[in-house]
Amino acid sequence: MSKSPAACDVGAPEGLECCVPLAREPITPAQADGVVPMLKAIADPARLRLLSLVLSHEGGEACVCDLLPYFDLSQPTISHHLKVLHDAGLLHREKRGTWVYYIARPEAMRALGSLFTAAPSPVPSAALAGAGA
Amino acid sequence: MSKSPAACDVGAPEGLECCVPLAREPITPAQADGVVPMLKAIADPARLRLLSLVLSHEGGEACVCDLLPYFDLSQPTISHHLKVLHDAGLLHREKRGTWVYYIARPEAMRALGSLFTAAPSPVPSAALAGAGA
DNA sequence: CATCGACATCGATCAATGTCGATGTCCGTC
DNA sequence: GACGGACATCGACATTGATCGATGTCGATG
Repeated sequence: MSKSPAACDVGAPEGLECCVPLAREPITPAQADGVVPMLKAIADPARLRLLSLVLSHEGGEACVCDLLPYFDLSQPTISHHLKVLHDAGLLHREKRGTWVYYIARPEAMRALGSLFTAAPSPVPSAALAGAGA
Repeated sequence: MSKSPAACDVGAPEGLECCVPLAREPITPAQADGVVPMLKAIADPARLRLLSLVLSHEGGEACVCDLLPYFDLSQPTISHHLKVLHDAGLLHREKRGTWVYYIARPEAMRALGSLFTAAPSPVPSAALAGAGA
């Protein structure tokens, strides 16, 4: 949806409602629908590992051929999982010559992290605490 | 619990491999299998809202009857979702008289958050950066 | 231009999941 | 002890999702 997030403009993808400390107040159905696709994307062993492999790979990027050896899955299956991660806004896709490189999107990582932890960088302490508005 | 995690004893439930900064090094298949059930549990709009409702409810706890009015879903369905959250180790279940109260488990919240936020201590993971650094 | 290698798409299959109504269990109350 | 309310379990159904082999697309190379 095309609303303007108040503070915290991390440059989120489409449905990325960032700054949603889950415990502060009930997440709205719309917010939930915005975050759930990202959670669904990583709620799979292969995809969580793929994301971690990309994140921890040299330069923070990896091509499909780098990732394939880590799995017993077929190449189409890996390609499918990468597409799911990409469609969810977690991975950036970049074609260079014959190879396709995937790079994690820091905004997405931060958005996910902010669900469970007191907001890390922006609005430090008061966010999670008893901050009454 | 059978195995002893190195540092960081947050008192995790069964498969809770904590302290797994996703970007530090590739998460192992075993670690992924440990965390994925929790992610699967919250990768649903109803369940994510349920967790948020419990977390933000007065006292950090809520009975089923408190939660039902927020949804268009049937009572068995809500009960089912709460069971999924409970089985994943995210919610604690406590029966008091006629009512059943659910309470979020802080260890689980922390474990999930630690997946995406740079670990407090070592090597600020240049991979994720572009942000903090 | 023919070929090869890297990656994506397609179509099919089988398992997992969200949802419901009906029913069961337990507790408090009359 | 019978009733009613709160919550869980059961069985059924439709939908989603993970996986594969086969095939398509595109760039590099000879």
